Amino acid sequence: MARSKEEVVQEFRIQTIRDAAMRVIARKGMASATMQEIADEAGIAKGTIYLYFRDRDELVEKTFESAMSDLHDRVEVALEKEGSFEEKLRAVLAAQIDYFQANREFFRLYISLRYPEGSAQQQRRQKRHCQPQYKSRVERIAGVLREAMARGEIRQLDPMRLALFIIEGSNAVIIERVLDEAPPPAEADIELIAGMILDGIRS
Amino acid sequence: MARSKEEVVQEFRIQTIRDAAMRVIARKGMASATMQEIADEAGIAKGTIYLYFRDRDELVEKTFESAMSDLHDRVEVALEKEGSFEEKLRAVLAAQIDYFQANREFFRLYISLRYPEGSAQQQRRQKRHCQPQYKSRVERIAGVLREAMARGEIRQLDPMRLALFIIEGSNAVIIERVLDEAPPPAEADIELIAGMILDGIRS
DNA sequence: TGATTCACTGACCGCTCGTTCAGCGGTGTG
DNA sequence: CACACCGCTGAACGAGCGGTCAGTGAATCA
Repeated sequence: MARSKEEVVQEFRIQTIRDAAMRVIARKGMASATMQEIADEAGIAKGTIYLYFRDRDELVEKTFESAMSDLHDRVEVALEKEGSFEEKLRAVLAAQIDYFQANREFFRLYISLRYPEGSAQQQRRQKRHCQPQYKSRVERIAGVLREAMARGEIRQLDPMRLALFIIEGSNAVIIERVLDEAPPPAEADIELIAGMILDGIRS
Repeated sequence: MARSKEEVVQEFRIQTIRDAAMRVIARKGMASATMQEIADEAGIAKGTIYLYFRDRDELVEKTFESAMSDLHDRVEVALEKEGSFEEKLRAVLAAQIDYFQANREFFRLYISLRYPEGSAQQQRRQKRHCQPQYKSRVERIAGVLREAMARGEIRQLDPMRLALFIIEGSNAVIIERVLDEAPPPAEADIELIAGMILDGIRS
């Protein structure tokens, strides 16, 4: 039990630091989030971070993982529901809008994940850890599209490219939504995006 | 004539430095492109850059402007052609694919433009200069969409959000194309994207 | 041919930021 | 109460950056 208690305390510290890192990265962007500011945000000394994370890279990496799995879980719940492709699509859009709305700053971290910056070494590291996450996300959606094609719900088109188009197009609208001071009701945007994806814009 | 010759030489130097900056930014990303590396790439000393550009910010800004106006001109030509929305759409897609293919590294610079990183001060400066460019791009497309709606070619939908969806969705596919070692024929991707935008994916 | 100019150079400076580590204070123990 | 322990601290360090400027040498002038 004593052992377990230490572990709990340790886990708590790690979580505190990760949360602080997420807030600072979301506020300042990946490249200009400093260890000092993260430490201040967490209410601890800069050196303490190094007791729980090897270096800055590891902290950033773990922060990404933690943040992404949150979003991933929600989307997964929406995808695993039984129903038509259309229903799944709407559920996924709702989950994403909901998540980005609740974590208004998170989209910045999400963007950093896709387009890493920093030193060449940092970039390599980030690519190795973050791009697979993005790629598996794209492949997950591509898989859903393939199923829908097999069931004849949607046309036969390159699933990977389709998935990319849908993900990035939706993201752009959702990000605009988040930046918008007075966004329209979520249903309106879901309607717009889902309609656009399913039926296009031709009258 | 002597005066003009000096100006030509000066213009040539500026162009050389800008080209070098573009290559380095494309290779390393905005935040980690150093003045030293840009100087090395241009085959001059670091100090020389400061004879032609006030500081790093100005160099980056001018490099963006120069690079973007290239792409902008091509898209504008495609948009000003007479024809239906569908024809314009295909022409714009072709122009973009063509341009990104010819300047394989440019997409990275294009991405940096949308999602600035670096110090807080750098970010403010970059936002001031680059986001308006992106915004005017979105508004230009939104305008074309509005016209097409007025002519009844496409459905009545929020033009700004539609423009965002189309631009980012297309970009994602085009970027994937550029990264692809053996991309399919440009026509195939144009067909995919245009079909997707116009008629959606429902079978 | 000696003097003058000036575009260019690169060692240098000040600064920021990631990383380290000697020391501090609170806590449990004998 | 004294002692050992250890998580935590933040001053200090060094690497790497943008920006500077005294110096250099080739071209031009007188």
